[in-house]
Amino acid sequence: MLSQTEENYIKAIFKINEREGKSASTNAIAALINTAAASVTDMVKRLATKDIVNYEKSKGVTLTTEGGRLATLLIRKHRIWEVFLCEKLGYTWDECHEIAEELEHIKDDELINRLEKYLGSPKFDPHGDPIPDSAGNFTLRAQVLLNEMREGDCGVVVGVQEHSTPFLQYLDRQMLNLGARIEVLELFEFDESVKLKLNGETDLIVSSRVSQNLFIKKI
Amino acid sequence: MLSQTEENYIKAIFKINEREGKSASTNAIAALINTAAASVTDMVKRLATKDIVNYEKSKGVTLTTEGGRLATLLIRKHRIWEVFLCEKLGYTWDECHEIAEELEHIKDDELINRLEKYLGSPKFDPHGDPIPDSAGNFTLRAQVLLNEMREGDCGVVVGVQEHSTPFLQYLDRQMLNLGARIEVLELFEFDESVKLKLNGETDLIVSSRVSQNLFIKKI
DNA sequence: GTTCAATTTTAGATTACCCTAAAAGTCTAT
DNA sequence: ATAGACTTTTAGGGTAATCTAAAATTGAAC
Repeated sequence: MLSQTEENYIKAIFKINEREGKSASTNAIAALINTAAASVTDMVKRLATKDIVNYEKSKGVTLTTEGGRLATLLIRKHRIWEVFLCEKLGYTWDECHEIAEELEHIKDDELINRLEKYLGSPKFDPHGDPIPDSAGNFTLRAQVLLNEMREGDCGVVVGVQEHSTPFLQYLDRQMLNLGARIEVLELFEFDESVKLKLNGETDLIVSSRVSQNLFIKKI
Repeated sequence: MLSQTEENYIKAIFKINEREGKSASTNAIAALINTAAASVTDMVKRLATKDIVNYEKSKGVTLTTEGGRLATLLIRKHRIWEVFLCEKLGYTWDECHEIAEELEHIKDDELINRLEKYLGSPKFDPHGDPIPDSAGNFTLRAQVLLNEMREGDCGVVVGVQEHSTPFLQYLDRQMLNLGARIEVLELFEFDESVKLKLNGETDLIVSSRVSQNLFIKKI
């Protein structure tokens, strides 16, 4: 059985592999989970003996098939718990992540399957991120970043790329929640800010920081 | 912050203190959590430096005020999670304990308070054990063991003293669930078995093992 | 009150995880 | 192609938790 620490390494390696599209460097892992590079080397060797990662000295780390399966299961657990916390216990999308970080380590596959069913088998978490099914398949969705849209385009907010608390709270304040309908009124090239019509009512200008991190499903 | 291991020791010491009505011996703790006595000595010393237990060499262990508070909070968490597992996810009363053993270690007092409210502030867990409120107060209830009742007495099943899976499954099979109404028809002294009328319908004879472990609220 | 059995503690080791400092390896720029 | 910068690994150690085996203590019986 895996320790919570091992599971956190697996998640970190998965995240880096996905984000960078290549093997995870020792330093990248160390930075992500806030440990010394030497500790990462230790752990990665251990995970390699368990056939969870592929590792060659100084060549970076990738997940094996089994490692990928474990990472996907952890993401599944995390996101399902997030849905529970927000929908049933009234946590906000900026609060749920931290508690889910703990809950995702509960060892019981049956539990997460029952919880999923109890929640109505949601396909996306409170941030709009897809929840893998028990076989590890993600529901894909046609989506673009706001800054890829043109004037006149319409869409619905379906997700966020950045998950920081300040960003999420900013979106709450502007009523840019998941499900909000938007129309791109004007693109300002000089600072890449965007003027929107929100839910057919409010006009709103958002910065490039926002438009680079908001996923929209065009309609 | 306490480790899961430390929390498990606290719970064990609390349980023994309650059950025996006196300080917990090294051996008793070791037996309960399945470790070597030497490990217990080590851990108890550590907990003593944190002012969680009172410890003098070879004199047994008791919880300090703070230790008692922590133990009660753990019991609260455990029992609230049990209610969640049984009522919302359909686990049975013999299955829920093990998963709750893990969930009780999630560190977030707000979480357990929200979960309690979500569940309708239950006062008893699926085994009929009282759930302490956030201040640590248990709801008391007038109850007797079945073997303390006399012929002709009536009551309702409100709890179990033994929590083993075989016992709970036996009770399920006999329909002796929490809330079942019983009347004591006959007491057989020779083997201390008891003949009951169950829910005003079925006649049933149960062994002394059962009558010593079933809590009844007389009516 | 001494002896013997049971309990408890100490001693010494192991494993998982973490660290710092130094050595080794890799990459880039000239 | 080599110097210098950066990355990674090794070496050596620390802490929390565990164990077994041996020593010390406690307490019960005679």
